[in-house]
Amino acid sequence: MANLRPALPRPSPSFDLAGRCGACAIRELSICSVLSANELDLLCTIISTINFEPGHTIITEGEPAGDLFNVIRGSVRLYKLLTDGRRQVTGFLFPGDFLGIALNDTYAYSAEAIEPVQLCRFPRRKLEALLAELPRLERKLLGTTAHELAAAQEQIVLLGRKSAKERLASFLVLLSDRALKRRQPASPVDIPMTRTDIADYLGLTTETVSRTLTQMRQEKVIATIQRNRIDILDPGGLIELAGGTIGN
Amino acid sequence: MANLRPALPRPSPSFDLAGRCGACAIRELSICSVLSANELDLLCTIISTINFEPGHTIITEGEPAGDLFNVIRGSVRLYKLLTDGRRQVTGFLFPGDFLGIALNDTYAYSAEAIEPVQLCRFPRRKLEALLAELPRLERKLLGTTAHELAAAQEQIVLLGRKSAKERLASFLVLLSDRALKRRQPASPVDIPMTRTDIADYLGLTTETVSRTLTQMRQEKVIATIQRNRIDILDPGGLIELAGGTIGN
DNA sequence: CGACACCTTGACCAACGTCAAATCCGGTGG
DNA sequence: CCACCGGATTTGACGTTGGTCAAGGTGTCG
Repeated sequence: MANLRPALPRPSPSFDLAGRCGACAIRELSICSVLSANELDLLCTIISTINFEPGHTIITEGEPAGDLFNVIRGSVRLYKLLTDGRRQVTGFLFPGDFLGIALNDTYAYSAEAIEPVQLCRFPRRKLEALLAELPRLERKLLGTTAHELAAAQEQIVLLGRKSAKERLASFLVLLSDRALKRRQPASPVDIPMTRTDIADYLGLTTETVSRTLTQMRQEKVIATIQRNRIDILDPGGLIELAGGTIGN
Repeated sequence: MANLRPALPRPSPSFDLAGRCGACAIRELSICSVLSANELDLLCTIISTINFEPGHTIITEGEPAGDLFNVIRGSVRLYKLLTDGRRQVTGFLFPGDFLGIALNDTYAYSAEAIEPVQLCRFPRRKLEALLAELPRLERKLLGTTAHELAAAQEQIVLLGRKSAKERLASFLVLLSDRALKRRQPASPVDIPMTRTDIADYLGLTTETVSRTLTQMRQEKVIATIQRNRIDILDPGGLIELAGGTIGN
């Protein structure tokens, strides 16, 4: 069960000023979607963008939470480590997603770039100061947090009560749905994360992930295109396999 | 793995008007702790109290979310059901805890009384209308939701990566810590929920819960006092067993 | 005192983990 | 362009944790 892994290199980010929020490609997907042009100009004054290469650490669990982020490009894994090195991936972020929600003094989890990532950075103190003037943003933040809480509870059901096959099916359905929300096709699904990431997200091992995908391939529910792209041949069957909750 | 169970009786609640929030025994533990006397009076106008007997349903996953609640007395289990009847308990509530956080149109999970429960009820529409006038309450709600999100992520780590023994140890530590927050002793811990509830919370079976508790009893880490009270003989050992994350 | 629900214990089993060995594949250098 | 390298993935053989099934035990409430 142990899952020790080497320390990853510290970030060597490249900075630059964000310029115009108005031109932001992911604005409509992000928390900024609730802001008027004027409000956007206000928010615009406190942000900057920052890039990370694959494998580099964006935030670290337990460290002072100085900044919050929006993902502009690329993908991110969130995870927590047990003291003996076992890792649990708690989620993945894609363009439009918000990072750093725990409004505490320290980050509640770590985040690393999976692919090359571009982030929009909000200094926490400045953002909090602005919230008083941007009530819609605060409300949106509450909605986003509540949404993440609901997603975490779905993940709790998955980890507590689903079989390996149900977990994989749920995972693929999730990726497909989220791709749709970003206006990407639901079916050939990009899988930017490694099997290890998937295993650590689903509470399994890479071997079980691999075997289960093979099985689903043999059953013609999915087809693998290259290593990191999966074609969903039978969406209905996949959803069936995923075994949803009463509410869905 | 299936976990079918009979439908529980519908609530036969007893209503009564709450009267004075000022006299509320759990105000300092609850979201209301951030309100001034005047603000409290305002909130006071929209609430009522409601009681539930053990086993009765307070809210149901998927139904329209009409009300939010504060727990005044007793304890509550939150859970989600898979379509085939498997159950995952997502959390337990005690006095001071807030219920119904998903600010959606429908409840994201079900809730049942474990012990006789007294709740303070907020009609959702009225509460949302008040939020504009009670910015501190809205901020508190965001903090509470973020806190619940962090708790859910801890639970994800537990379910994804911890052994049965680590899960039980974590659970006892959690109950003990939460008792402390309610100003109750950390050590003989009350266990109002059944073994089935615990199993469904920890992603285990009642048999495994029972065997693991027996083992911990034999190792003198805990002692059982009656059936629903556990004495923590070796708090350090228990915390050790629980195997925390880097951040804690 | 009996019924019933809950809990504990035991014997056995299977899903998934562990360990080990291919195999694949993209990147690199000749 | 092709051989090689190294990490990622797949596959196989086997082990273990925790689940399943079944049989008592225990406490509570009428």
